[in-house]
Amino acid sequence: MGKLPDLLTIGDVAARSGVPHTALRFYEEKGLIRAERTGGNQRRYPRAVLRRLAFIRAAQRVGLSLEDIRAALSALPDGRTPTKADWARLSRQWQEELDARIDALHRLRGRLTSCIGCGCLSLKSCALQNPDDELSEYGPGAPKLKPAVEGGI
Amino acid sequence: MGKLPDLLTIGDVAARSGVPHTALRFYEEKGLIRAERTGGNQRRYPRAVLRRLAFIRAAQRVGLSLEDIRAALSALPDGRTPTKADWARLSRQWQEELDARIDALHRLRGRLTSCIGCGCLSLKSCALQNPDDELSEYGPGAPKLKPAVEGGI
DNA sequence: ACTTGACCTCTAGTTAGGTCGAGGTTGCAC
DNA sequence: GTGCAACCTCGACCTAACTAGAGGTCAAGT
Repeated sequence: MGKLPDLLTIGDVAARSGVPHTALRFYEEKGLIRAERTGGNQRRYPRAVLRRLAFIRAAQRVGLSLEDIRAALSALPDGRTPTKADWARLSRQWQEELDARIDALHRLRGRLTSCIGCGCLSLKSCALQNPDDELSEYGPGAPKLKPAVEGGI
Repeated sequence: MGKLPDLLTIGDVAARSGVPHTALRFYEEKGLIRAERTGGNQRRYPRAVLRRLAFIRAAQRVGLSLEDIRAALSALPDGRTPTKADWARLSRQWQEELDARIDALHRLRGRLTSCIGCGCLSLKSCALQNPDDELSEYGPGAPKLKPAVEGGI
């Protein structure tokens, strides 16, 4: 375990990033990361991949899909180590994303609060009746959630 | 379309809630909602189910799993219409949940901000190195995410 | 040179959150 | 009393994000 070589094996990357090697291959298949190959077809990763992975995991924690992350990362150079400017650009983007999400949560929280007020017994004014805000596009599962429709609850 | 009957068919519920009938059966299977049956085995829903559904969908938008939601809803009476007190209790719980999530997002956002500062070039101080906070338990997909491990990036 | 662990590909399985369709009943309106 | 839309169950399929294992190859230490 002396000096780090410039190119890491998949095992190295797994150990250092905490991402299972199976997931690393999966991410590669999905276009989130890349690796060179040795003559014997084994993967060799540049060290920059570790930062990429940290980013991917961080983004997942915020609830973004791998596809979203892939799209965002495609802005980063694949070959060279990203410059400060590259990362700054990305970070700015992410902050907007995060801000939007925080905002949406705040709004939902506000609705619940007003729901205590109405007791959810007077249907007319229940805030849950009009749930059309940002996160509605963001349902789990494969098929998109349809927004709640006409007529109220 | 005169007065509403006291018991709704699955089609009624689907139309009024915006939740597809397939999903309604799915939710029933998962224990999120219930229905009486006619002599001929068709579902008949009490009107309270609509509120329950609105709640389920709202919770999903916040990113909670159906299992979490099921657990929370199990606090509500199944037969009778929930009282103001029932809902107030639930709402209070949810607010805490939401607050926690908002908090986690804020922290992540803060990390990114500091990351612009470090330019993500000086690895020593990159905030992404220590991503151990609340949402880490909250990865997508079936298997739990492992937390990032030793050694930094 | 040989051994052995780390690596390769490929297929299949898992969980969550559903949808779709076949094949058969029900229930309401005329 | 008959027509037909709406309902029923059940099993197959879907996407996302992975994991597990079989069967075979590579590379590094002795």
